[in-house]
This record gives sequence, C-alpha cells and structure tokens, in this order.
Amino acid sequence: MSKCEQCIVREFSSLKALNKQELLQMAHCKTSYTIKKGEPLFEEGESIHGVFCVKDGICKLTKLSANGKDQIVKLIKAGELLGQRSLISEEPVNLSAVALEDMEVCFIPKKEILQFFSENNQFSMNVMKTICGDLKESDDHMVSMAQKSVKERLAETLLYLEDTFGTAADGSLHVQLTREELAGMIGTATESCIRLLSELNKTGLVELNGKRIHLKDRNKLRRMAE
Amino acid sequence: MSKCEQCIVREFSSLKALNKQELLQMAHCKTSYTIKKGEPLFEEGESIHGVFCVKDGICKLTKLSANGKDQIVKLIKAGELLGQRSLISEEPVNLSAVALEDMEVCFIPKKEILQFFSENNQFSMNVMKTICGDLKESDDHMVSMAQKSVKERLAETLLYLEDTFGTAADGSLHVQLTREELAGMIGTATESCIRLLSELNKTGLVELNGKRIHLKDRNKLRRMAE
DNA sequence: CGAGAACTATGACATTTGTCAGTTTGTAAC
DNA sequence: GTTACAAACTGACAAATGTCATAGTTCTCG
Repeated sequence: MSKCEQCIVREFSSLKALNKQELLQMAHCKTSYTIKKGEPLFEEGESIHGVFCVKDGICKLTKLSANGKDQIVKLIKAGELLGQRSLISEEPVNLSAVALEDMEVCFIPKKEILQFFSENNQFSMNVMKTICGDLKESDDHMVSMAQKSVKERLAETLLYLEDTFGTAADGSLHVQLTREELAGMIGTATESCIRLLSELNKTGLVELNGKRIHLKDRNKLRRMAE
Repeated sequence: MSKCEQCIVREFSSLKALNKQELLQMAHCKTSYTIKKGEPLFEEGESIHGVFCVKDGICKLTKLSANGKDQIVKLIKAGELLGQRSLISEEPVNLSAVALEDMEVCFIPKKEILQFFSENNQFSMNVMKTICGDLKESDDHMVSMAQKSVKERLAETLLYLEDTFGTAADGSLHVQLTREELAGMIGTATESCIRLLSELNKTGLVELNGKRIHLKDRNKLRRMAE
C-alpha cells in the first residue's frame, strides 16, 4: 500500500489541507485500482459511498439526455477528486464517469471524508471552494450552450482541450476524443462536428491527421470563439 | 430592527441551523432594505462583501453573453440566499441579480457568515448542500440547453415557472416575465419565443392574455418537454 | 387623457443545424 | 494479408432557428 503523502492528488486537490495523521489514516483505508480505457468508474443514478482520487489518466463525466445522446459535462484529469457532490448531497451521482485513457484511482470511504469535514475546517473550505468553482464553470458553460453557435462552441472547446490537457509530441491535442465525443462536448450532431472540423481544416485553422487534431491558428480560433 | 427568528429566510435556507444566540447576533449586524422592480441587487463582476437574504419578491440572475444578450441563469424567490458562492470563492460575483418584483432583502456582512462557518458545522453543511444542489441543477440545465430544441425548452420552462412560483388568481403564471426575459431563460431569440408561444396558444396548450400566460394542458406540455 | 416608449406579434427570408443515406478510411483480430 | 467492424467523412435535403422589417398593442408618465 503506497502512502498518500506524495500523491499528485494531494498536491492539487482539497486534500492538501490534510495533516500527517489524517494522511496516514487515509492511506490506511483507501483502496487503489486501475480502470481500463472505456470502462466506467460509476454510472448516473448509482450510489457511491465515498470519493475517488484520480492519480493518473483522464475521464469524462457524461449525462444521458432524453434524446439518447451522451452529453459530456466535464473532463477530469489526474489530481482531481470525483464524487464530492454526491457525497455531500447524500444523493446518487448525477453523472456517469468513463475512462478516456487507462486510469489509476483510489477510493476513500465516505466515513473518513466526513470525519475530515468535521475535524479539519480548512479541508471543508477547500472542498467548498472546489464545488463553488465547478458551479461557476457550469453556469458559464450553460450560457455558452444557450447563446453561442456550434462553430463558436467548437472553437472554444478545441482551445480548452489544448489549454487543459496540452499537446502530444507531434503537436496534436493530447486528449483523444472520437468525433462523437467531441460532438457530445459541444452539444451537436456528430456529422455537424465533423463538417465544421473539415471546414477549419480547409481554412487552415486546424490540421487533421486521422482522429488527431492539431491547432494551427490559435488567434483566429480565439476570435471565432468570441 | 426586526428579529431574524421568525423570518421566512430562516425557515427555508441554510440559516435554519443557527441557534438563538447566532440569530441575535445576525439581527444586530444585518441591514434591511427594499429593491424596486427592475433595479439590480448587484452586477456581474462586482465585489460584494456578504450575503443577501431574500425576504420578499423574486429576482433573476443573469449573465451577459458575448453576443450582447442577457441569459437568465436562475430565478430566486423569497426564502433564499444570494451571494454565497462569491463569498466562499472570494471572487467577484459571476452573475447579475435584478429584481423582477419589488423586493425586501437583508444584507449580512461576510465577517458574520464566516464566523458561523467556523463555529456551526451544521450551518456549513447546509450551505454546502445548497451549493451542491445548485451545481446539479446547473449541470442538468446545461444538458437541456445543449440537447433540447427550443420548443422543448419552452415547454420545460413554462412548467418550471408554474411549479416553482405558482399561479395568480386568474390561473396565469405568477411570475411576470417579458417575452424577452422568457427568451433569455430559454436561450433563444425573442421572436422565436413569441412565435412558439402563439403556436402553443393556437393549439390550445396555453392561453395568452397580453403578457399573462395561462397553462391549459400540462400533460401535453410535459410530453412536449420530454 | 394623450404621446411616446416599450412590448408583443407576424411575415419573409437567410442561415444554421439535424437527418438520412451512402462511401471511404482506419484498425483490430484472426 | 484479409475480413469485419467501427469511425470518419460527404452530399442532399429537411427542419429549426435567427434576423430584419414592420405593424399593432399595451403601458407609463406628465
């Protein structure tokens, strides 16, 4: 069993407020495992009884909409926690989490987290701040969805993906989304997404190599996203 | 100066966790005032140094989008708190709040709230739960915006308005939104909103009397919203 | 009460986006 | 390799939505 002290999750998440003793306690009760690409961590409506720490890999949080399409609400990368909202609300999870790459995660039972809440004020405040940040992000995202065109949302999303997850050695976006998933982030039909991408390809703003996407003119993309 | 003990806000919000002494303290430091219909409580980007309690009236939380239109993110009614997210994140407010009716509000300075946070765990948990609820709502709302048609969103919004704010004596929706505001909730052009409303009027699902809207066939509306 | 402003409504048209059908490309398994 | 399948792509068309112009209606304030 590895220690939690030097874990990347501790560095980037609310858990940085935990003291040595709390970390020890956490190391003791956690369970670590791996999730293969394409597998779910949990599914919408499920009850989970704790919080997941993402040590490595990326996953998507999706919600199935009435028309049968999966909307991607958010992407999560190493260093982040999952399932906090559900734990606090004492409700089933609102979104499904599916691995986009092989993942390393730890699971920490609810009991421990609640204990940290009551004993460590800084930890509580950190969690609250994270959730408040998520709320702001979600509200902003909602306004984009409501007010921007598909083209604007595509440009915005491509820039977000590069900013957040960086590029691979060849300069293409590091996250590998299928066109269907990209369409699911933007909230449009797969075909529309493909069509707009090839338009961007023709006008030289991006370069397509199979499913790999390479941003070529970030300034024009930024202007396009408004 | 009125007491906080029997205030409607206390009954419905996180404040119900406060004890007698805390309520007394709050009554002592609060400032009450009225906001006229159409006036702002605060505007996007402003720094507010405390939390608002809505004692009476309704207001809209809006965000100005890049295309110059105001998107209505949420409506707030008596009994709710405003400005919690901003206070916790220690950031300027993300949304503007504008009264849709004359309002009675109280303002409680940041200092007091933070003190309640550190001394009253139940209060903290209540606030967290509220914000988690807002987050879930916002995510769901985002998915609607991304995946549903304008018609579906209109039906959904009309039902929401009736469920949440009820009807006036004549059976019409109690909240009085202009068509522009309704369009701003749905995320569409004012003309589209008007057009769809008169379509619903012609097919008998709603009845229009000037700006008043009367829902006639809730079942069909529900089916339409999916 | 009356003038002006703001709001509601409708038509005509352009643009955006979705849908369906079908082809090509890439990729994994045998 | 080659078969088999999923993903990427393209075209044609339909449907949804936005924009602009204009007219009628209601509201407000002096």
